[in-house]
Amino acid sequence: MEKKVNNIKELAEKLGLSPTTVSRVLNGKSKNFRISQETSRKVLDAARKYHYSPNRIARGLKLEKTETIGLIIPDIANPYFGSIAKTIELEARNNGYSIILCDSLDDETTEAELLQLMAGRKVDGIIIAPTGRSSRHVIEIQQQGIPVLVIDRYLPGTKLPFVTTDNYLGALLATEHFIDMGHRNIACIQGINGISANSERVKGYRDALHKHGIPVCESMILGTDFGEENGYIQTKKLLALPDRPTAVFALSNLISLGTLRALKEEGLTVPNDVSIVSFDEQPYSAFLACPMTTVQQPREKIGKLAFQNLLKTIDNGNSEKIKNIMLKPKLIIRDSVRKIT
Amino acid sequence: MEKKVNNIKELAEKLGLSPTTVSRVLNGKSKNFRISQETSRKVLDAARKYHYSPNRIARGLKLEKTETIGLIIPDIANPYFGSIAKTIELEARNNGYSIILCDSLDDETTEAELLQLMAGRKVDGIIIAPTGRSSRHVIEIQQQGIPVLVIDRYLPGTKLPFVTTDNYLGALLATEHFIDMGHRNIACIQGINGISANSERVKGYRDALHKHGIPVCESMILGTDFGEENGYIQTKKLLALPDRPTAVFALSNLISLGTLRALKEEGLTVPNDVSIVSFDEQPYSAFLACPMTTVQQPREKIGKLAFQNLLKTIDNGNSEKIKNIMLKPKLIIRDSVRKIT
DNA sequence: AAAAATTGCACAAACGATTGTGCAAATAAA
DNA sequence: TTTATTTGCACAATCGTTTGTGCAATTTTT
Repeated sequence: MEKKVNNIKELAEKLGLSPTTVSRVLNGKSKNFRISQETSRKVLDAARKYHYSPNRIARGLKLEKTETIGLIIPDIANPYFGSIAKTIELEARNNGYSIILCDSLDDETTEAELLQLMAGRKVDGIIIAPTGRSSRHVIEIQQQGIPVLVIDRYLPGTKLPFVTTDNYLGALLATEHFIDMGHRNIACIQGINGISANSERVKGYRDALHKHGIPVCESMILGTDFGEENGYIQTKKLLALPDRPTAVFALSNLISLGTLRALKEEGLTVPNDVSIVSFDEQPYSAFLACPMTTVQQPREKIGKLAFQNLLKTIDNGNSEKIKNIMLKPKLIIRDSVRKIT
Repeated sequence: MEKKVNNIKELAEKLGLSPTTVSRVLNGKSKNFRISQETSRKVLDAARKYHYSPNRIARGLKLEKTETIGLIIPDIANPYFGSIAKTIELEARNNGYSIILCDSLDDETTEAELLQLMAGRKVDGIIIAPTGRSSRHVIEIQQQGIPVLVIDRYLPGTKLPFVTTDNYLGALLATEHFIDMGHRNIACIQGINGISANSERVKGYRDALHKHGIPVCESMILGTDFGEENGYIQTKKLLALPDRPTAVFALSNLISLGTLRALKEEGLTVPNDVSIVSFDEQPYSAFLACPMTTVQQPREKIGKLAFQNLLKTIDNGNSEKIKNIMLKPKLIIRDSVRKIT
């Protein structure tokens, strides 16, 4: 096996050519600079033979382009985000990009720091599932000239392009399913109040009730974040109510796990004592004590479209207006909602 | 707000100093080069004032150090790997490193390509959960001078340092639990045959049976990979057997989900018809139709130690002998194993 | 007061690529 | 044969850092 060549200069010397020529051939610019067929072939052969590939760091420095994008996720251990990250990475890789992954721990301050970190690392663009209500730090990054694309939620009042699920529709479908099954007293355990994904879901919930002439009881909408603990705590509260709801709409997969824990602790079962629908379909959803009815988000599509759209703005600058995308969710009906007569 | 300064030269000019001096101050080398206190202070103040931070790409080029590590995972959507990735990223970040994440799709060819990709991106080190039986491509990378650390499994016959769970112990505990509960006919649905994590688990299974004088029936050890489909298929096969096993030991969380699917399809329930223990504790484990007994791996510890050990070899070269680490798993006993009398 | 030692910083060359321009040699046109 | 055109490639600057070395100015020593 031939000795590896470490840089373009060494390769050029072996060929008796200049680095200029080698670079141009390797970048497919032979035509533009009238490099002969023969020379081109020699260069390509030698590059293969000596296992030469250009140093991407040096290249990045010169071209001001790292072919790297930043991915900021609130919790990569959550399979919902995990599978989105997976498709983003795949799509990026197929386009010559790599991703730098950071976990914001669902913390706004951390998130702001991460954005700066990404900027310092000169990523060509950023895909972020923002964690909080504030969007100032995200906008700032965009104004620094780094293309940003938002997933999972959008940031109202900004012009940041996004790819999300149609959360409103998802919640509407779920709530109407409860209603169809005869439920009237339906609680809604929400995530972070004020962010779009949550607001849209709550709005879908409200509108579904309205549509069917059911009054919305404000004390039935509660919760603080998308975590398991929140699901647990709020469910406990609900169960302590004199007018206990017959159904719980959990706005995330973790919330519903918390709800299950609380119900179990109280010796209650699904759907006999309480009915549940949860946002976020999971591999295990069908195998729970009571197979769960869920709102499935098109995660693969989200990831793929997110990268594709980001790439567009990277390539075309902010000139091309990127269309925001809302993908339709699907209600997967199982057994966790009891028919009330 | 002051205008940002784009490079060290501009900052130096504003200060009437040379880039050399600015660089040295910013890298904390004022002492070594006799830069006066006053000058140092001025530089630091100006850096803050003009929001200057060194261009990491240029820095990387010069120092041949990117402060970046590659992370190769077979399936980032699997929360087992997701949570390991999470702690690795956290630990890395706290040490000034960022991670480039790639998903190998559990495919060996892809994995080999990814290793080359990482090398091309000049990562300072690589953490990999290898997917296949072959370890040649991993060793090659190490020989190219890139520190590599293996997680989840180790690669026998190589000197690649690793951090894993004590899979043997985990399987031993699980199998003995079956035996304690009176089971004698225990199937073992394995993952990829030939890789250490799998072999060790199977060995633990075998040894537990031996220890208790139970003959090992080879047809009871079956399976091809760690995926859900494999769990499903093998379970179907087992159920078709004349001498159907009373217990199934599933060597991954996905395998056990496949097993559940098959059982459900056949109208069988856990633990009445079949008992199960699964590797990999999951958030949902307690809420399944039958709360599942699992072997819990210390994922946070694995991630943290993995990065720390990699960092050691990055800093000290391969001089320092890194101790391989095997962490103890824990058997979490729930209700999925029936007592046979 | 001269020599020696110390202080405080700057010059310029790397790192490994890309690129605008220039300049011979070869071919074509006159 | 002379001029014009084309062909085929190389020079050298550049991206933004870091770093070995050098050199005045100042201070200390003799």
